[in-house]
Amino acid sequence: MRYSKIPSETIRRLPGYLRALIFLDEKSREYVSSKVFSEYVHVKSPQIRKDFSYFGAFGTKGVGYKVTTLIEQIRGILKLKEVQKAALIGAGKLGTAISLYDGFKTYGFEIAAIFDISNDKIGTRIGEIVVEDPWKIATLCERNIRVAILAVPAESAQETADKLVGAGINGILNLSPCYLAVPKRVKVITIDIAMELGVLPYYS
Amino acid sequence: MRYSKIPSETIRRLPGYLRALIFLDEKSREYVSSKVFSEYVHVKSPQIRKDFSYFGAFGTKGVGYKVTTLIEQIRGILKLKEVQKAALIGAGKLGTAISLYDGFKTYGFEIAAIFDISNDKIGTRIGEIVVEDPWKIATLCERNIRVAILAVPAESAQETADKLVGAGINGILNLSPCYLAVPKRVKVITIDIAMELGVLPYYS
DNA sequence: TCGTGTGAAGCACTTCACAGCT
DNA sequence: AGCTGTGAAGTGCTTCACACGA
Repeated sequence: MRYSKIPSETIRRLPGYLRALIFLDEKSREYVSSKVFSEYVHVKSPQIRKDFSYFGAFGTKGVGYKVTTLIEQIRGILKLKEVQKAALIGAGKLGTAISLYDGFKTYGFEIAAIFDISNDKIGTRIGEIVVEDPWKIATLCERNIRVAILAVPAESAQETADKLVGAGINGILNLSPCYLAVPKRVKVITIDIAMELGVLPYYS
Repeated sequence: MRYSKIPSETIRRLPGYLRALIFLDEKSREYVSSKVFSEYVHVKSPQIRKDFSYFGAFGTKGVGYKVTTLIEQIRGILKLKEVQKAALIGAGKLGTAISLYDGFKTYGFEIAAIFDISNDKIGTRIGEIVVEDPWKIATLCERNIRVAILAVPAESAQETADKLVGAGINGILNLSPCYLAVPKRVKVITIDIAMELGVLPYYS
């Protein structure tokens, strides 16, 4: 039972598991059983055991799983062990809100660069970071930044994505309401808040 | 082949379909085939035909599907035909960014109320809307608001969710990095931007 | 000829149930 | 006694392939 065959659905659940585990760790909880953990992540216990079994057995029968070990395992699989630098493109309302949000630390991310086309913003600071001109996106690779958060208007999203791809980025979190065309080596995750809202009335 | 058995995966894809269809409609495109549509939504064409077949056949063989008919159908299924009023809780950076975002119109949502605990904000306007004191959340039901967007700090998310449930809300879009405990009748969708970012390095 | 609509086949994830360890 | 780890069974979504209509 080895790494390569972890189902993609399992991978999707891992960040949620990690968040809950860090929460438990902060509460100084040492062990957690699949049953108890189930309450925290809203996933059934056999599913949790199955998920954990994909990356090798290390639970203690009769006791549960060691929280810190789990955290290490999941960080390892998601490649979150070292701090990952991320770039933010777009320092509008949404971009600013995101850059000031400290939840990224949980997953080992650090916003290391911010870009915006507006001359008013270039050179100013948001938190600790100086806003740069978008032509400098090309320097991301040499600065060791491989992940970008795209918070620009839909009209310029594709164009900006192209720049990011050219700069050697390999992951984009797209917050614009549109699909992006990118080469296969680049992973895109799109979050459109309005769109997510769209399924709510169905379930009412 | 009737409504109740539409797979939940299909439902999840509908808002994305709707967004693309509205885009096509704005470009005055009258018909679209599953193959062409596939390019727009990044879903394979047999899947698209299958999805559409769940809500009854109405494509034209050799031609494709009529864009406006599809829009009507999907709006009908997702219960988005009438304008849905939504409340926004939390007028911080993120809340403000959301309230000024006009993408909600696409899905027939209208932010109709904003709440915040801060005395500095209560009574001020964000766009057209006056920020209200959170104790007024209880009036949401009588104001015909059934959906809420929760943009408050994680610490107060559960507490606020409880208030919303008490006010008769039946859908919550939770932007805080935590799970919410709610009765089964209430549908919660959680979006944690940092968490979504967490899977990107895995695919690099 | 082109594209829909759909039963049937295929596939992947989930759930079960229980042996085995502590 | 309690909980893990896992083959096997179950489930539901996706893909196929082709008849049929325009």
